[in-house]
Amino acid sequence: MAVHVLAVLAYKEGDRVTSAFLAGSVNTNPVIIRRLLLSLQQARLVDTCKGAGSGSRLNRSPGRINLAEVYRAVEEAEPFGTPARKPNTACPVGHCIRKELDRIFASAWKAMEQDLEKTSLADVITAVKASGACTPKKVV
Amino acid sequence: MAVHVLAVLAYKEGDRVTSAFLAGSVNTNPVIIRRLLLSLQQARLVDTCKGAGSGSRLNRSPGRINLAEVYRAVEEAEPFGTPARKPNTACPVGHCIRKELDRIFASAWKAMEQDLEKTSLADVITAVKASGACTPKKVV
DNA sequence: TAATAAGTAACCGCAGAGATTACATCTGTC
DNA sequence: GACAGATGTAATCTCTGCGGTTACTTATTA
Repeated sequence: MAVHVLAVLAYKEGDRVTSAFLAGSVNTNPVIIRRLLLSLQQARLVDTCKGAGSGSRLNRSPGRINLAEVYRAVEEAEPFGTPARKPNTACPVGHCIRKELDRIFASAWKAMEQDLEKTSLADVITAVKASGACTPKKVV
Repeated sequence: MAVHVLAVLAYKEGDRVTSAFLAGSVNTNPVIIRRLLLSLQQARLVDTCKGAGSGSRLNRSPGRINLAEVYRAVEEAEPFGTPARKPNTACPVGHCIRKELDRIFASAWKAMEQDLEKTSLADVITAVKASGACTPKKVV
């Protein structure tokens, strides 16, 4: 959803876009978009203004925003769930495995992050525009 | 949790272990463990028998089981959530972005998988045993 | 035959994410 | 200054998934 929103902002090339408009593209509620934009603002990816006739726009050029940044801005948790209950510390495996799993998962997450870094928002836009030939319908 | 269970099985080196015992180490309910074991059975990672005095054991040596297999056995879904609502197809971005995101996420997931493949269950056991020196308490 | 342990169904509770409504706050324009 | 347009934000609802629990069935071994 975050990538979708940023892609629309990139598509509009610096014009300010309202949360209502973005919600229309993602097909959701403006409030959901605003909550998402708050995260993106904290990550300095977008610039949002209140007031009549304003809205949000990208804070950097699409070529200088990669998807790893977007992921970090939106998903604070790692994709691996940490169980609520602590393992049984009386068991030698249970006592030590969490630390080891943390190491392994951090490494796996880093590998994924490095892959996401290879793709910029500009790449996404380029691909969307290229495959966009299939639908000449233009509403924006 | 799956790695934890498999680690205990590897720790017991071929002995059959009951779901009740595994539940004790993970600190959860035997039924949860059994449900997990069903997935691991389908992936041919463990071998489970019913009846008195039986239980589960590894189907392969720990050195020949890598964590990517474990992840695939347990998590059928990718770590990237797919929104329930379809994007607005009237928007040029909304219409084409899903296909593009699928490509990107598949690549990122593959990068993570390749990293997980580097670690075998034997590696986990070795690390656990090494750091296990901190707690001489032995209940198993 | 009895004890043991997995298979499995049914249900509860909790947490997270999106959806919705309502209201406060800020800002540009008239 | 008033008003309209837009964000910020809280409260609540629903839905889904996961773990937890109980209870019962089935299979195997002693």
